[in-house]
Amino acid sequence: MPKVSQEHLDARRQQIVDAARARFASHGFARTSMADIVDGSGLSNGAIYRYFKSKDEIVIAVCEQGTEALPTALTAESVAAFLEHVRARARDTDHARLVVQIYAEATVSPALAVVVQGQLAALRATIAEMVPPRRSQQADEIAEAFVALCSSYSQQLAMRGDVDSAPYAAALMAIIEG
Amino acid sequence: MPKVSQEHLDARRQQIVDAARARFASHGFARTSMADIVDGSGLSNGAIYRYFKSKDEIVIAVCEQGTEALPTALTAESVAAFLEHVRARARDTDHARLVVQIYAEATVSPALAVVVQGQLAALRATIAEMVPPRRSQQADEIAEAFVALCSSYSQQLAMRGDVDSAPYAAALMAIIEG
DNA sequence: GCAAATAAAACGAGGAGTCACTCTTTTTAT
DNA sequence: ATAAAAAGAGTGACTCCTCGTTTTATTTGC
Repeated sequence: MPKVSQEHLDARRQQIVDAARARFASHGFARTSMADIVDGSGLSNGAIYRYFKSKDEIVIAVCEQGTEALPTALTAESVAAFLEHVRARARDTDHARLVVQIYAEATVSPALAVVVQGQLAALRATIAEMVPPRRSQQADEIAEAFVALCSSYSQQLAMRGDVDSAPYAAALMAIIEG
Repeated sequence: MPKVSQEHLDARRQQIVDAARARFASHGFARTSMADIVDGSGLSNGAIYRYFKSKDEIVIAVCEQGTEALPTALTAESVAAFLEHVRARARDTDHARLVVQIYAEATVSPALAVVVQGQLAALRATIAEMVPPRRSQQADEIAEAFVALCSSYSQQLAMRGDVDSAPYAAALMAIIEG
């Protein structure tokens, strides 16, 4: 095949990332082989290595694309709705399991750790901005605990299947209100 | 060598578990080979398989031995001291990294998931008992969030190196006090 | 026909697990 | 009591396989 549009190239790359993410989420990183990604993507072995230099590069791409959701405001309703969103995503796409896998790999792969740390810092910054003025002095501390507890809810979902979100909603509000 | 005391057998088994834990903590589960455990334990390849049927069995043994610490009371001082203990252990023995590895593996290995779920449930039960009478109605919910946030602090330590424990201490007390 | 892109086979490394064997202690038979 | 036999602990070379990557051949559009 001759030269092809940039959109086409992007689409192909996306196919690979999507296949990899699905497989990482359902089987974990270590138990996903290149052959699995080849099969899942519908492309060939050679094609994959045209778009990614190595398996590790694919992991990083998956991680970079995996933007975490956040509540839109720090109100009880908004937080509760957000937790339900996390719960639904864990149920429907194994997203929680994927996140746990990425975190584990990040503790062992410096390149991935950089990406993950950056994403976590961005999440904390976003939350810190939402902290009500009354507590803006502790905005950073609140954001730290808030984001940590959110990611922990995701982690619990990954390990225990389904977990009621109510205790987490209550705890998050307690953290915000002090 | 002929028949040998039970203590001797236990000691040998412990050698293997210790070597495996150290390596899992520093390099992760997937990046630890049987050869690594052989070298670290000072035993031979064959000897290891006399004590454990497979690598997965070793992981489970490591997990079963890894009891998590807990605060002795739900007071500000006790909780703060506990978090510092977690922090110190992460720094000195890479324990936080080990936990993250185990959690990730548990999402993918049913046998390990059973062990991990049991341990988490025990931790929640212990915390629930400590909840002050004033809030005993919500003891279970509080314990759920409390344990989750503790394990999240550990997770953050694993991924980000060192993290101040103060925000977590404040958040944990906020959860307890509502 | 040519260049780009893909597919498939081949390769080399490394891993988990096995097995035939050794060596030492315990048991047994004389 | 002593020597032969049995049994258990430990060994490490070896096997078989999987995996990530590279190389080679083929196809495809212009």
